[in-house]
Amino acid sequence: MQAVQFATAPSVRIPVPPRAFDVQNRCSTCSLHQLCLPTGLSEADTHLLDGIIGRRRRIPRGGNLYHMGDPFTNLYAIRLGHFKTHQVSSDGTERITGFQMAGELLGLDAISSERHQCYAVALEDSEVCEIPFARLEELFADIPTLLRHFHRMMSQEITREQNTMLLLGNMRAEQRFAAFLVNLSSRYKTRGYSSTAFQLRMLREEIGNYLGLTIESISRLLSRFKKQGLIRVNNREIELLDLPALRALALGTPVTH
Amino acid sequence: MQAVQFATAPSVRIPVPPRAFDVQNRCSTCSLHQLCLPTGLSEADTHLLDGIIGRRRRIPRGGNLYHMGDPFTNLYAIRLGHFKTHQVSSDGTERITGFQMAGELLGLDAISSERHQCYAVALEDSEVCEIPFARLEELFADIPTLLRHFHRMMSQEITREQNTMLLLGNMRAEQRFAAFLVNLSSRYKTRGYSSTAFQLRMLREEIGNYLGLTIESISRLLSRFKKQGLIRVNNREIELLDLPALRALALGTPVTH
DNA sequence: CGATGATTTGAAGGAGTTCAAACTTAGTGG
DNA sequence: CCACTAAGTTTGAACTCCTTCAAATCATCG
Repeated sequence: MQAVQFATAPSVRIPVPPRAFDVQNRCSTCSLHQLCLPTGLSEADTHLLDGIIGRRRRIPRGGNLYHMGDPFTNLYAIRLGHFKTHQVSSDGTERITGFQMAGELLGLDAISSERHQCYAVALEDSEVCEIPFARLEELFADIPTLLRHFHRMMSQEITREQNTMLLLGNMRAEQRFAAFLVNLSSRYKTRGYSSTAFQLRMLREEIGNYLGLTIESISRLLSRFKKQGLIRVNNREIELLDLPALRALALGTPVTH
Repeated sequence: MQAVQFATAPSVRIPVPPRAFDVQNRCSTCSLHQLCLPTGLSEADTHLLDGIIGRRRRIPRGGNLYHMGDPFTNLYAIRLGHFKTHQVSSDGTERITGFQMAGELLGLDAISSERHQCYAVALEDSEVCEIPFARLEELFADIPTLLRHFHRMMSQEITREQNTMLLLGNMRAEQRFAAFLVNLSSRYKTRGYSSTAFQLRMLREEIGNYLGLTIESISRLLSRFKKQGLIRVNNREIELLDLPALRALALGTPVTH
Protein backbone atom coordinates (compact mmCIF):
# COMPACT_ATOMS: atom_id res chain seq x y z
CA MET A 1 0.00 0.00 0.00
CA GLN A 2 2.63 2.47 1.03
CA ALA A 3 4.79 1.52 -1.90
CA VAL A 4 1.95 2.23 -4.28
CA GLN A 5 1.42 5.61 -2.74
CA PHE A 6 5.06 6.49 -2.86
CA ALA A 7 5.18 5.57 -6.50
CA THR A 8 2.87 8.48 -7.17
CA ALA A 9 5.64 10.89 -6.19
CA PRO A 10 6.04 13.48 -8.94
CA SER A 11 9.60 12.67 -9.88
CA VAL A 12 12.42 10.44 -8.80
CA ARG A 13 14.83 12.29 -6.59
CA ILE A 14 18.44 11.59 -7.45
CA PRO A 15 20.66 12.78 -4.63
CA VAL A 16 23.41 15.02 -5.91
CA PRO A 17 26.70 15.04 -4.03
CA PRO A 18 27.83 18.47 -2.89
CA ARG A 19 29.86 20.17 -5.56
CA ALA A 20 33.41 21.36 -4.96
CA PHE A 21 32.56 25.04 -4.51
CA ASP A 22 29.91 24.06 -2.05
CA VAL A 23 32.39 23.20 0.62
CA GLN A 24 32.15 26.62 2.21
CA ASN A 25 28.48 26.69 1.41
CA ARG A 26 27.22 24.09 3.78
CA CYS A 27 24.29 24.29 6.13
CA SER A 28 26.22 21.87 8.31
CA THR A 29 28.95 24.39 8.99
CA CYS A 30 26.85 27.54 8.82
CA SER A 31 26.64 29.61 11.95
CA LEU A 32 22.96 30.26 11.32
CA HIS A 33 22.21 26.56 11.45
CA GLN A 34 20.06 26.97 14.56
CA LEU A 35 17.97 29.79 13.12
CA CYS A 36 17.49 28.79 9.54
CA LEU A 37 16.00 25.97 7.52
CA PRO A 38 18.18 23.13 8.90
CA THR A 39 17.02 23.74 12.48
CA GLY A 40 16.50 20.45 14.24
CA LEU A 41 17.81 18.24 11.44
CA SER A 42 20.12 15.33 12.12
CA GLU A 43 23.63 15.53 10.74
CA ALA A 44 22.74 13.12 7.96
CA ASP A 45 19.65 15.10 6.97
CA THR A 46 21.58 18.35 7.06
CA HIS A 47 23.96 16.83 4.53
CA LEU A 48 21.01 15.93 2.30
CA LEU A 49 19.89 19.54 2.53
CA ASP A 50 23.42 20.67 1.72
CA GLY A 51 23.12 18.70 -1.49
CA ILE A 52 20.38 20.89 -2.90
CA ILE A 53 21.46 24.34 -1.73
CA GLY A 54 22.36 26.35 -4.82
CA ARG A 55 25.04 28.94 -5.22
CA ARG A 56 25.68 31.70 -2.75
CA ARG A 57 24.77 35.10 -4.10
CA ARG A 58 26.25 38.42 -3.06
CA ILE A 59 23.95 41.40 -3.33
CA PRO A 60 25.56 44.81 -3.01
CA ARG A 61 23.88 47.52 -0.97
CA GLY A 62 20.83 48.76 -2.84
CA GLY A 63 20.88 45.73 -5.16
CA ASN A 64 17.80 43.67 -5.98
CA LEU A 65 17.71 40.02 -5.01
CA TYR A 66 14.53 39.64 -7.00
CA HIS A 67 11.88 41.84 -8.52
CA MET A 68 8.13 41.81 -8.06
CA GLY A 69 6.65 39.67 -10.82
CA ASP A 70 9.77 37.56 -11.32
CA PRO A 71 8.99 33.86 -11.74
CA PHE A 72 9.49 31.99 -8.49
CA THR A 73 12.09 29.25 -8.50
CA ASN A 74 14.12 29.80 -5.35
CA LEU A 75 13.68 30.64 -1.74
CA TYR A 76 16.58 32.59 -0.28
CA ALA A 77 18.12 32.23 3.15
CA ILE A 78 19.92 35.35 4.29
CA ARG A 79 23.45 34.46 5.29
CA LEU A 80 24.75 37.92 5.91
CA GLY A 81 23.30 41.40 5.86
CA HIS A 82 19.83 42.91 5.81
CA PHE A 83 17.05 43.21 3.28
CA LYS A 84 13.82 45.08 2.87
CA THR A 85 10.86 43.80 0.90
CA HIS A 86 8.56 46.28 -0.77
CA GLN A 87 5.81 46.57 -3.31
CA VAL A 88 5.17 49.37 -5.73
CA SER A 89 1.58 50.49 -5.83
CA SER A 90 -0.48 51.67 -8.76
CA ASP A 91 0.69 55.26 -8.40
CA GLY A 92 4.35 54.31 -8.28
CA THR A 93 4.98 54.77 -4.57
CA GLU A 94 6.99 52.25 -2.63
CA ARG A 95 5.38 50.38 0.26
CA ILE A 96 7.67 48.41 2.54
CA THR A 97 6.28 45.13 3.82
CA GLY A 98 9.16 44.03 6.00
CA PHE A 99 12.80 44.07 7.02
CA GLN A 100 14.68 40.77 7.07
CA MET A 101 17.95 39.77 8.65
CA ALA A 102 20.42 36.87 8.69
CA GLY A 103 18.82 33.45 9.14
CA GLU A 104 15.47 34.55 7.75
CA LEU A 105 13.83 33.21 4.61
CA LEU A 106 12.84 35.34 1.63
CA GLY A 107 10.27 34.41 -0.97
CA LEU A 108 7.65 32.44 0.96
CA ASP A 109 4.91 34.69 -0.38
CA ALA A 110 5.70 33.66 -3.97
CA ILE A 111 4.77 29.99 -3.64
CA SER A 112 1.08 30.34 -4.35
CA SER A 113 1.28 32.45 -7.51
CA GLU A 114 4.71 31.19 -8.59
CA ARG A 115 5.72 34.83 -8.98
CA HIS A 116 7.43 37.08 -6.49
CA GLN A 117 4.94 39.39 -4.82
CA CYS A 118 7.46 42.07 -3.91
CA TYR A 119 10.95 43.41 -4.48
CA ALA A 120 13.76 42.28 -2.19
CA VAL A 121 16.48 44.89 -1.83
CA ALA A 122 19.71 44.63 0.17
CA LEU A 123 20.05 47.37 2.80
CA GLU A 124 23.79 46.72 2.93
CA ASP A 125 26.20 44.39 1.16
CA SER A 126 24.57 41.04 1.78
CA GLU A 127 24.77 37.36 0.98
CA VAL A 128 22.08 34.74 0.50
CA CYS A 129 21.85 31.00 -0.10
CA GLU A 130 19.74 30.04 -3.06
CA ILE A 131 17.30 27.24 -2.24
CA PRO A 132 15.70 25.73 -5.35
CA PHE A 133 12.16 25.21 -4.19
CA ALA A 134 11.40 22.27 -6.47
CA ARG A 135 14.33 20.37 -5.02
CA LEU A 136 13.35 21.35 -1.50
CA GLU A 137 9.92 19.89 -2.16
CA GLU A 138 11.54 16.64 -3.27
CA LEU A 139 13.49 16.55 -0.02
CA PHE A 140 10.31 16.92 2.03
CA ALA A 141 9.32 13.38 1.12
CA ASP A 142 12.57 12.10 2.55
CA ILE A 143 12.99 14.33 5.59
CA PRO A 144 9.75 14.77 7.51
CA THR A 145 11.57 16.85 10.12
CA LEU A 146 12.49 19.32 7.40
CA LEU A 147 8.91 19.51 6.21
CA ARG A 148 7.64 20.07 9.73
CA HIS A 149 10.16 22.81 10.29
CA PHE A 150 9.29 24.41 6.99
CA HIS A 151 5.63 24.52 8.01
CA ARG A 152 6.66 26.11 11.28
CA MET A 153 8.53 28.80 9.39
CA MET A 154 5.58 29.56 7.14
CA SER A 155 3.22 29.63 10.08
CA GLN A 156 5.60 31.92 11.95
CA GLU A 157 5.58 34.27 9.00
CA ILE A 158 1.78 34.39 9.22
CA THR A 159 1.93 35.14 12.95
CA ARG A 160 4.56 37.81 12.42
CA GLU A 161 2.41 39.53 9.85
CA GLN A 162 -0.64 39.33 12.07
CA ASN A 163 1.32 41.19 14.69
CA THR A 164 2.28 43.84 12.18
CA MET A 165 -1.37 44.11 11.19
CA LEU A 166 -2.31 44.73 14.79
CA LEU A 167 0.44 47.30 15.08
CA LEU A 168 -0.72 49.17 12.00
CA GLY A 169 -4.39 48.94 12.81
CA ASN A 170 -4.41 49.71 16.47
CA MET A 171 -1.32 51.49 17.70
CA ARG A 172 -0.48 55.15 17.97
CA ALA A 173 2.72 56.47 16.47
CA GLU A 174 4.66 56.27 19.74
CA GLN A 175 3.55 52.71 20.35
CA ARG A 176 4.36 51.61 16.82
CA PHE A 177 7.85 52.95 16.96
CA ALA A 178 8.51 51.48 20.40
CA ALA A 179 7.25 48.11 19.13
CA PHE A 180 9.53 48.41 16.12
CA LEU A 181 12.59 49.01 18.29
CA VAL A 182 11.70 46.22 20.70
CA ASN A 183 11.19 43.87 17.78
CA LEU A 184 14.61 44.63 16.31
CA SER A 185 16.12 44.28 19.75
CA SER A 186 14.77 40.78 20.29
CA ARG A 187 15.77 39.64 16.81
CA TYR A 188 19.34 40.80 17.36
CA LYS A 189 19.37 39.09 20.72
CA THR A 190 18.33 35.79 19.12
CA ARG A 191 21.27 36.17 16.75
CA GLY A 192 23.72 36.65 19.59
CA TYR A 193 24.11 40.40 19.11
CA SER A 194 23.47 43.11 21.64
CA SER A 195 19.79 43.64 22.31
CA THR A 196 20.36 47.22 23.40
CA ALA A 197 22.87 48.68 20.95
CA PHE A 198 22.69 48.21 17.23
CA GLN A 199 22.63 49.95 13.90
CA LEU A 200 19.45 50.92 12.12
CA ARG A 201 20.20 49.57 8.66
CA MET A 202 17.27 51.39 7.12
CA LEU A 203 16.55 55.05 6.51
CA ARG A 204 14.15 57.02 8.68
CA GLU A 205 12.01 57.23 5.61
CA GLU A 206 11.93 53.43 5.30
CA ILE A 207 11.00 53.02 8.95
CA GLY A 208 8.20 55.50 8.48
CA ASN A 209 6.99 53.83 5.33
CA TYR A 210 6.93 50.44 7.08
CA LEU A 211 5.15 51.78 10.17
CA GLY A 212 2.62 53.83 8.24
CA LEU A 213 4.08 57.10 9.50
CA THR A 214 5.94 60.01 7.94
CA ILE A 215 9.67 60.51 8.13
CA GLU A 216 9.01 63.61 10.22
CA SER A 217 7.05 61.60 12.76
CA ILE A 218 9.89 59.10 13.08
CA SER A 219 12.37 61.90 13.55
CA ARG A 220 10.20 63.55 16.18
CA LEU A 221 9.74 60.25 18.01
CA LEU A 222 13.49 59.68 18.03
CA SER A 223 13.99 63.13 19.51
CA ARG A 224 11.26 62.60 22.09
CA PHE A 225 12.55 59.19 23.17
CA LYS A 226 16.01 60.68 23.38
CA LYS A 227 14.82 63.56 25.56
CA GLN A 228 12.96 61.07 27.78
CA GLY A 229 16.16 59.14 28.28
CA LEU A 230 14.75 56.00 26.64
CA ILE A 231 17.36 55.85 23.91
CA ARG A 232 20.63 57.33 22.73
CA VAL A 233 20.92 58.02 18.99
CA ASN A 234 23.72 58.94 16.72
CA ASN A 235 22.73 58.75 13.09
CA ARG A 236 22.19 55.08 12.39
CA GLU A 237 23.59 53.97 15.75
CA ILE A 238 20.95 53.49 18.39
CA GLU A 239 21.16 52.40 22.01
CA LEU A 240 18.09 51.35 23.96
CA LEU A 241 18.72 52.77 27.42
CA ASP A 242 15.44 51.64 28.96
CA LEU A 243 14.25 48.50 27.25
CA PRO A 244 11.57 47.74 29.90
CA ALA A 245 10.07 51.19 29.40
CA LEU A 246 10.08 50.72 25.64
CA ARG A 247 8.44 47.32 26.05
CA ALA A 248 5.78 48.94 28.23
CA LEU A 249 5.20 51.60 25.60
CA ALA A 250 4.93 48.92 22.93
CA LEU A 251 2.29 47.01 24.90
CA GLY A 252 0.81 50.15 26.35
CA THR A 253 -2.51 51.82 25.86
CA PRO A 254 -3.65 51.21 22.31
CA VAL A 255 -6.29 53.39 20.70
CA THR A 256 -9.71 52.58 21.99
CA HIS A 257 -11.59 52.66 18.68
CA MET B 1 17.76 4.32 -2.32
CA GLN B 2 14.29 5.69 -2.39
CA ALA B 3 13.04 2.90 -0.21
CA VAL B 4 15.66 3.67 2.39
CA GLN B 5 14.67 7.30 2.38
CA PHE B 6 11.01 6.56 2.63
CA ALA B 7 11.64 4.23 5.53
CA THR B 8 12.66 7.26 7.55
CA ALA B 9 9.06 8.46 7.55
CA PRO B 10 8.03 9.24 11.12
CA SER B 11 5.36 6.61 11.46
CA VAL B 12 3.65 4.01 9.38
CA ARG B 13 0.40 5.38 8.04
CA ILE B 14 -2.41 2.90 8.27
CA PRO B 15 -5.24 4.01 6.03
CA VAL B 16 -8.51 4.17 7.88
CA PRO B 17 -11.67 3.43 5.93
CA PRO B 18 -14.28 6.16 6.13
CA ARG B 19 -16.54 5.63 9.09
CA ALA B 20 -20.28 5.29 8.70
CA PHE B 21 -21.15 8.83 9.81
CA ASP B 22 -18.58 10.16 7.39
CA VAL B 23 -20.68 9.42 4.37
CA GLN B 24 -22.15 12.90 4.29
CA ASN B 25 -18.83 14.27 5.40
CA ARG B 26 -16.76 13.67 2.32
CA CYS B 27 -14.45 16.03 0.51
CA SER B 28 -15.31 14.08 -2.60
CA THR B 29 -18.93 15.17 -2.51
CA CYS B 30 -18.42 18.58 -0.92
CA SER B 31 -19.47 21.57 -2.97
CA LEU B 32 -16.41 23.47 -1.78
CA HIS B 33 -14.12 20.88 -3.27
CA GLN B 34 -12.68 23.36 -5.76
CA LEU B 35 -11.94 26.00 -3.13
CA CYS B 36 -10.71 24.02 -0.20
CA LEU B 37 -7.94 21.61 0.67
CA PRO B 38 -8.76 18.88 -1.90
CA THR B 39 -8.34 21.29 -4.84
CA GLY B 40 -6.59 19.54 -7.68
CA LEU B 41 -6.52 16.09 -6.11
CA SER B 42 -7.35 12.98 -8.07
CA GLU B 43 -10.42 11.06 -7.05
CA ALA B 44 -8.29 8.42 -5.38
CA ASP B 45 -6.32 10.99 -3.42
CA THR B 46 -9.49 12.80 -2.40
CA HIS B 47 -10.70 9.54 -0.90
CA LEU B 48 -7.46 9.24 1.05
CA LEU B 49 -8.08 12.74 2.36
CA ASP B 50 -11.65 11.79 3.23
CA GLY B 51 -10.19 9.06 5.41
CA ILE B 52 -8.59 11.49 7.82
CA ILE B 53 -11.20 14.26 8.00
CA GLY B 54 -12.58 14.29 11.53
CA ARG B 55 -16.07 15.04 12.66
CA ARG B 56 -18.09 17.94 11.42
CA ARG B 57 -18.68 20.55 14.06
CA ARG B 58 -21.55 22.98 14.27
CA ILE B 59 -20.79 26.31 15.90
CA PRO B 60 -23.76 28.49 16.80
CA ARG B 61 -23.66 32.19 16.16
CA GLY B 62 -21.28 33.82 18.64
CA GLY B 63 -19.78 30.45 19.59
CA ASN B 64 -16.05 29.83 19.79
CA LEU B 65 -14.44 27.30 17.48
CA TYR B 66 -11.24 27.63 19.46
CA HIS B 67 -9.70 29.98 21.96
CA MET B 68 -6.41 31.79 21.87
CA GLY B 69 -3.85 29.66 23.69
CA ASP B 70 -5.66 26.37 23.02
CA PRO B 71 -3.30 23.56 22.05
CA PHE B 72 -3.23 23.11 18.29
CA THR B 73 -4.36 19.74 17.00
CA ASN B 74 -6.70 20.52 14.13
CA LEU B 75 -7.03 22.79 11.19
CA TYR B 76 -10.62 23.65 10.34
CA ALA B 77 -12.17 24.04 6.93
CA ILE B 78 -15.27 26.19 6.93
CA ARG B 79 -18.12 24.30 5.34
CA LEU B 80 -20.87 26.76 6.01
CA GLY B 81 -21.10 30.20 7.54
CA HIS B 82 -18.69 32.93 8.51
CA PHE B 83 -16.08 33.42 11.22
CA LYS B 84 -13.98 36.18 12.61
CA THR B 85 -10.58 35.69 14.20
CA HIS B 86 -9.46 38.06 16.90
CA GLN B 87 -6.88 38.51 19.59
CA VAL B 88 -7.31 40.10 22.96
CA SER B 89 -4.57 42.55 23.83
CA SER B 90 -2.98 43.26 27.18
CA ASP B 91 -5.64 45.78 28.15
CA GLY B 92 -8.49 43.44 27.31
CA THR B 93 -9.62 45.00 24.04
CA GLU B 94 -10.50 42.83 21.08
CA ARG B 95 -8.52 43.17 17.87
CA ILE B 96 -9.93 41.46 14.80
CA THR B 97 -7.35 39.92 12.47
CA GLY B 98 -9.66 38.63 9.76
CA PHE B 99 -13.03 37.44 8.50
CA GLN B 100 -13.27 33.96 6.99
CA MET B 101 -15.90 32.32 4.86
CA ALA B 102 -16.81 28.90 3.45
CA GLY B 103 -13.94 27.04 1.85
CA GLU B 104 -11.28 28.86 3.87
CA LEU B 105 -8.93 27.28 6.36
CA LEU B 106 -8.69 28.26 10.02
CA GLY B 107 -5.72 27.65 12.29
CA LEU B 108 -2.71 27.97 9.99
CA ASP B 109 -1.13 30.46 12.35
CA ALA B 110 -1.03 27.91 15.15
CA ILE B 111 1.37 25.46 13.52
CA SER B 112 4.59 27.10 14.65
CA SER B 113 3.80 27.48 18.33
CA GLU B 114 1.38 24.53 18.51
CA ARG B 115 -1.08 26.87 20.21
CA HIS B 116 -3.84 28.89 18.64
CA GLN B 117 -2.80 32.51 18.25
CA CYS B 118 -6.32 33.92 18.23
CA TYR B 119 -9.96 33.24 18.94
CA ALA B 120 -12.18 31.97 16.14
CA VAL B 121 -15.83 33.02 16.59
CA ALA B 122 -18.78 32.17 14.36
CA LEU B 123 -20.55 35.24 12.99
CA GLU B 124 -23.62 33.13 12.27
CA ASP B 125 -24.57 29.49 12.75
CA SER B 126 -21.70 27.73 11.03
CA GLU B 127 -20.17 24.38 10.32
CA VAL B 128 -16.56 23.26 9.97
CA CYS B 129 -14.65 20.10 9.08
CA GLU B 130 -12.05 19.12 11.60
CA ILE B 131 -8.71 18.25 9.99
CA PRO B 132 -6.32 16.53 12.40
CA PHE B 133 -3.04 18.13 11.46
CA ALA B 134 -0.84 15.21 12.48
CA ARG B 135 -2.76 12.94 10.12
CA LEU B 136 -2.65 15.53 7.39
CA GLU B 137 1.13 15.61 7.73
CA GLU B 138 1.20 11.83 7.33
CA LEU B 139 -0.80 12.17 4.13
CA PHE B 140 1.66 14.67 2.72
CA ALA B 141 4.21 11.90 2.26
CA ASP B 142 1.73 9.97 0.13
CA ILE B 143 0.10 12.79 -1.82
CA PRO B 144 2.61 15.32 -3.12
CA THR B 145 -0.18 17.20 -4.84
CA LEU B 146 -1.85 17.73 -1.49
CA LEU B 147 1.37 19.02 0.02
CA ARG B 148 1.92 21.39 -2.85
CA HIS B 149 -1.59 22.70 -2.56
CA PHE B 150 -1.20 23.10 1.18
CA HIS B 151 1.91 25.19 0.63
CA ARG B 152 0.00 27.31 -1.83
CA MET B 153 -2.69 27.91 0.75
CA MET B 154 -0.19 28.95 3.40
CA SER B 155 1.60 31.20 0.95
CA GLN B 156 -1.70 32.73 -0.08
CA GLU B 157 -2.44 33.48 3.52
CA ILE B 158 0.86 35.35 3.74
CA THR B 159 0.06 37.35 0.61
CA ARG B 160 -3.42 38.13 1.89
CA GLU B 161 -2.02 39.46 5.13
CA GLN B 162 0.57 41.52 3.31
CA ASN B 163 -2.24 43.18 1.44
CA THR B 164 -4.02 43.91 4.68
CA MET B 165 -0.78 45.35 6.06
CA LEU B 166 -0.56 47.67 3.08
CA LEU B 167 -4.17 48.63 3.56
CA LEU B 168 -3.68 49.46 7.23
CA GLY B 169 -0.37 51.22 6.73
CA ASN B 170 -1.07 53.27 3.67
CA MET B 171 -4.72 53.83 2.96
CA ARG B 172 -7.11 56.52 4.07
CA ALA B 173 -10.40 55.58 5.67
CA GLU B 174 -12.37 55.86 2.44
CA GLN B 175 -9.88 53.71 0.56
CA ARG B 176 -9.78 51.07 3.29
CA PHE B 177 -13.49 50.68 3.38
CA ALA B 178 -13.78 50.55 -0.41
CA ALA B 179 -11.04 47.89 -0.47
CA PHE B 180 -12.93 45.96 2.19
CA LEU B 181 -16.14 45.93 0.17
CA VAL B 182 -14.34 45.02 -3.07
CA ASN B 183 -12.57 42.19 -1.26
CA LEU B 184 -15.82 40.74 0.06
CA SER B 185 -17.35 41.13 -3.37
CA SER B 186 -14.66 39.11 -5.11
CA ARG B 187 -14.71 36.39 -2.46
CA TYR B 188 -18.46 35.97 -2.84
CA LYS B 189 -18.06 35.89 -6.59
CA THR B 190 -15.52 33.05 -6.32
CA ARG B 191 -18.08 31.15 -4.28
CA GLY B 192 -20.74 31.58 -6.91
CA TYR B 193 -22.72 34.23 -5.05
CA SER B 194 -23.59 37.70 -6.22
CA SER B 195 -20.61 40.01 -6.30
CA THR B 196 -22.81 43.08 -5.93
CA ALA B 197 -25.44 42.19 -3.37
CA PHE B 198 -24.71 40.42 -0.11
CA GLN B 199 -25.09 40.55 3.62
CA LEU B 200 -22.51 42.03 5.92
CA ARG B 201 -22.23 39.27 8.49
CA MET B 202 -20.26 41.43 10.88
CA LEU B 203 -21.18 44.45 12.95
CA ARG B 204 -20.10 47.96 11.95
CA GLU B 205 -17.97 47.85 15.05
CA GLU B 206 -16.20 44.71 13.85
CA ILE B 207 -15.56 46.22 10.43
CA GLY B 208 -14.07 49.29 12.09
CA ASN B 209 -11.96 47.22 14.43
CA TYR B 210 -10.60 45.19 11.52
CA LEU B 211 -9.90 48.26 9.38
CA GLY B 212 -8.33 50.28 12.17
CA LEU B 213 -11.19 52.78 12.18
CA THR B 214 -13.98 53.69 14.58
CA ILE B 215 -17.54 52.52 14.27
CA GLU B 216 -18.51 56.16 13.67
CA SER B 217 -16.14 56.38 10.71
CA ILE B 218 -17.63 53.25 9.17
CA SER B 219 -21.11 54.60 9.64
CA ARG B 220 -20.15 57.93 8.07
CA LEU B 221 -18.49 56.18 5.14
CA LEU B 222 -21.58 54.08 4.55
CA SER B 223 -23.68 57.23 4.52
CA ARG B 224 -21.27 58.99 2.20
CA PHE B 225 -21.05 56.10 -0.26
CA LYS B 226 -24.82 55.86 -0.18
CA LYS B 227 -25.19 59.57 -0.92
CA GLN B 228 -22.69 59.25 -3.78
CA GLY B 229 -24.75 56.47 -5.29
CA LEU B 230 -21.97 53.90 -4.90
CA ILE B 231 -23.96 51.57 -2.69
CA ARG B 232 -27.40 50.86 -1.34
CA VAL B 233 -27.59 49.83 2.31
CA ASN B 234 -30.29 48.42 4.49
CA ASN B 235 -28.95 47.28 7.82
CA ARG B 236 -26.81 44.28 7.06
CA GLU B 237 -27.89 44.10 3.42
CA ILE B 238 -25.58 45.91 1.07
CA GLU B 239 -25.64 46.36 -2.69
CA LEU B 240 -22.65 47.63 -4.61
CA LEU B 241 -24.17 49.87 -7.27
CA ASP B 242 -20.90 51.00 -8.81
CA LEU B 243 -18.28 48.30 -8.38
CA PRO B 244 -15.82 49.91 -10.85
CA ALA B 245 -15.93 53.17 -8.91
CA LEU B 246 -15.36 51.29 -5.65
CA ARG B 247 -12.45 49.44 -7.20
CA ALA B 248 -10.99 52.76 -8.33
CA LEU B 249 -11.39 54.14 -4.82
CA ALA B 250 -9.70 51.05 -3.41
CA LEU B 251 -6.70 51.44 -5.71
CA GLY B 252 -6.90 55.20 -5.65
CA THR B 253 -4.58 57.81 -4.24
CA PRO B 254 -2.95 56.43 -1.15
CA VAL B 255 -1.43 58.74 1.46
CA THR B 256 1.89 60.12 0.30
CA HIS B 257 3.83 59.71 3.54
C1' DC C 1 35.27 71.21 -0.09
C1' DG C 2 31.19 71.33 -2.41
C1' DA C 3 27.03 68.94 -3.67
C1' DT C 4 23.63 65.85 -2.83
C1' DG C 5 20.90 63.23 0.00
C1' DA C 6 19.19 62.54 4.67
C1' DT C 7 17.50 64.31 8.98
C1' DT C 8 15.68 67.58 12.19
C1' DT C 9 12.64 71.14 13.72
C1' DG C 10 8.77 74.43 13.44
C1' DA C 11 4.07 75.97 12.32
C1' DA C 12 -0.38 75.26 10.24
C1' DG C 13 -3.92 72.29 8.70
C1' DG C 14 -6.86 68.20 8.28
C1' DA C 15 -8.48 63.42 8.65
C1' DG C 16 -10.33 60.79 11.80
C1' DT C 17 -11.27 60.22 16.79
C1' DT C 18 -13.77 61.22 20.91
C1' DC C 19 -17.72 62.42 23.29
C1' DA C 20 -22.59 62.97 23.38
C1' DA C 21 -27.15 62.19 22.12
C1' DA C 22 -30.80 60.67 19.12
C1' DC C 23 -32.48 57.02 16.58
C1' DT C 24 -33.32 52.21 14.80
C1' DT C 25 -33.56 47.29 15.12
C1' DA C 26 -34.17 42.92 17.11
C1' DG C 27 -35.37 40.20 20.77
C1' DT C 28 -38.35 39.26 25.06
C1' DG C 29 -42.03 38.81 27.91
C1' DG C 30 -46.55 40.32 29.15
C1' DC D 1 -49.24 41.40 18.98
C1' DC D 2 -47.50 45.17 21.27
C1' DA D 3 -44.55 47.38 24.79
C1' DC D 4 -40.23 47.37 26.54
C1' DT D 5 -35.40 46.82 26.60
C1' DA D 6 -30.83 46.32 25.15
C1' DA D 7 -27.89 46.31 21.49
C1' DG D 8 -26.50 48.42 17.40
C1' DT D 9 -26.26 52.50 14.34
C1' DT D 10 -26.34 57.23 12.85
C1' DT D 11 -25.30 62.05 13.20
C1' DG D 12 -23.27 66.30 15.13
C1' DA D 13 -19.58 69.11 17.28
C1' DA D 14 -15.14 69.64 19.42
C1' DC D 15 -10.69 68.11 19.69
C1' DT D 16 -6.20 65.78 18.74
C1' DC D 17 -2.72 63.33 16.72
C1' DC D 18 -0.33 63.15 12.89
C1' DT D 19 0.47 65.00 8.40
C1' DT D 20 1.81 68.56 5.30
C1' DC D 21 4.60 72.19 3.96
C1' DA D 22 8.73 74.81 4.65
C1' DA D 23 13.28 75.70 5.90
C1' DA D 24 17.46 74.85 8.35
C1' DT D 25 20.97 71.60 9.64
C1' DC D 26 23.75 67.58 9.20
C1' DA D 27 26.24 63.59 6.96
C1' DT D 28 28.53 61.44 3.22
C1' DC D 29 31.34 60.88 -0.62
C1' DG D 30 33.22 62.03 -4.92
